[in-house]
Amino acid sequence: MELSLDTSLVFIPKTISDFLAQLSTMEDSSQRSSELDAYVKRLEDEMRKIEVFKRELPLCMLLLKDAIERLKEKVMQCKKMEDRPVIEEFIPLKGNLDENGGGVLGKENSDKKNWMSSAQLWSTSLNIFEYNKHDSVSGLRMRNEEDDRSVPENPIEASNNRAMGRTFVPFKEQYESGFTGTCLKDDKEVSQVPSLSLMTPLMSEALDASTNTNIKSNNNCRGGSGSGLAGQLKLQNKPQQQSQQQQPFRKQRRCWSPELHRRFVESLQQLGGTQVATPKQIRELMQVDGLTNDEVKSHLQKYRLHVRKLPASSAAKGNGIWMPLDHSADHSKANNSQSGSPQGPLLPGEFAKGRSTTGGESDNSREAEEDEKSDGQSWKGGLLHNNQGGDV
DNA sequence: GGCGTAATAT
DNA sequence: GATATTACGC
Repeated sequence: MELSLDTSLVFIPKTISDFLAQLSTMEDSSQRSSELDAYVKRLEDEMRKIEVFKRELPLCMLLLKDAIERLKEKVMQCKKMEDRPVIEEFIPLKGNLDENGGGVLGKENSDKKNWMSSAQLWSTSLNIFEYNKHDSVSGLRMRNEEDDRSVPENPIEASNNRAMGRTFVPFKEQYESGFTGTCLKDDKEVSQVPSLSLMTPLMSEALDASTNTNIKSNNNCRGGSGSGLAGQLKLQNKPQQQSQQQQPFRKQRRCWSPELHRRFVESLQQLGGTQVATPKQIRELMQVDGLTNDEVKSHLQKYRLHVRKLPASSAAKGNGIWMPLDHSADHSKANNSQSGSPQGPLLPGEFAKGRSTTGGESDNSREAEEDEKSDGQSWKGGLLHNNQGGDV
């Protein structure tokens, strides 16, 4: 516990802009490179540290990743053309960041709008919208007051449609390392973004996506697949290899993002459980534009199946979409739709409710319910989580 | 038209 | 194999 802390060894946090400014004063290119590497390392360490909280700190994650990404680019540049000034590209960024709160993670309390604006600017290569798109899209667009008066052109939807036109910059591989895309499972690669499913803050801002009807045009879930741009184009309306049978083409698959699933589960609970809630009711409660009864029905079917037999297997796939949702905030939201009794009816209903509907699987249904609560992950994770408060 | 389930596609 | 869409019957 000495304190002979050699300043050279002590890392004094700097904003990226400061760091780069300092970097630019260095003559020695190799030194610049090492400094850059070191800085990147620190950022990466930092990111690992907050990895656990990525859901709570989606913005931090995003900022860090972006920063790392950008710096890595710098490193590359540095190693190649040393004579090239390191800063230029960051100037704008700097400006924005400083204005908004200073430095990279400066004050993250700056409100979303500021963040968004800065993010947009600073994400020259990392398109923030693409980011949102993936996540939210997954989704949809919740119908809230916000949307109604939301931006005239819906960032997401717009991006979905013209995403192709815009620069689609595949995210770096590096990003993938620590994160898991949400829905892209059926597609191979997909440079997905961290799936911070709970981009809630952003969602309310820019969220909005596939909407109406079934324009599955978006669905970026798989959208990013294939090869960025090409992949997206593909999604637009590709009859692809539709079965020769009937319809010209199948609607694009709706991707149930964590957020979407969360709403689904919440609605389900409010309606009294998987066995009593009907697709239509759920859909209405979810208040998600563009979501169809069929989609909900399908998801419900799957959900019921999982709940019914989650025994052990289910636990295994705890991640994916069914990751635990964070109840904390959502309640308020969810509740609005339903009258006043939040959880009262919820859980109880879940378990108490008779298997009215079918009636065939009396036993099963009951067991399923049990399972639901027991597990914390996968489906049920979303399912009963709410009880945490003891409401149940 | 809604629902549940099976078949089918991805 | 998992998940989403479509077909069918009620």
